[in-house]
Amino acid sequence: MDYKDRKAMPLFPISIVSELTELSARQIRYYEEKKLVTPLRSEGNRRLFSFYDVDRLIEIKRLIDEGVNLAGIKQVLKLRENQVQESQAKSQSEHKDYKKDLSEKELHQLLRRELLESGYLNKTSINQGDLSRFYH
DNA sequence: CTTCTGACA
DNA sequence: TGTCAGTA
Repeated sequence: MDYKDRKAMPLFPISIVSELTELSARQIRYYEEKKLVTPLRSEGNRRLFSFYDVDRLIEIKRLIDEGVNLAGIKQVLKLRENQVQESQAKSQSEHKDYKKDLSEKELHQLLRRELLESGYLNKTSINQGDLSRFYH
């Protein structure tokens, strides 16, 4: 029948997504190539983006504007997914506190650790802006 | 007419 | 990244 998640339903072509995200089609295709987003394809091989994809791209757009490079964005996106998983697991099992939710402090610590692991603080420095807000 | 991939600057 | 080519 209909899709598992309405937000994962393949709906819009790249032109619409481009307007919604204020990203050029070129950029969107490039980010897909870098696996930051994975839109489905129509029978004619046309990309079909879901609300979920659009949200991700808007998030990417925001980070790009802040001067974060792709390596850094991948880290942030990875965290965002962890948050989604956390909230899903949370609503599914309202049991004990096995799947505890992350506090803001824990979230920042996790992000800082991931960023450091990816070696983002090397000489190249993935960000030109303020990622400092993430590791208060 | 819109999108796609590959390629060049 | 923008843009152009040649398709589907």
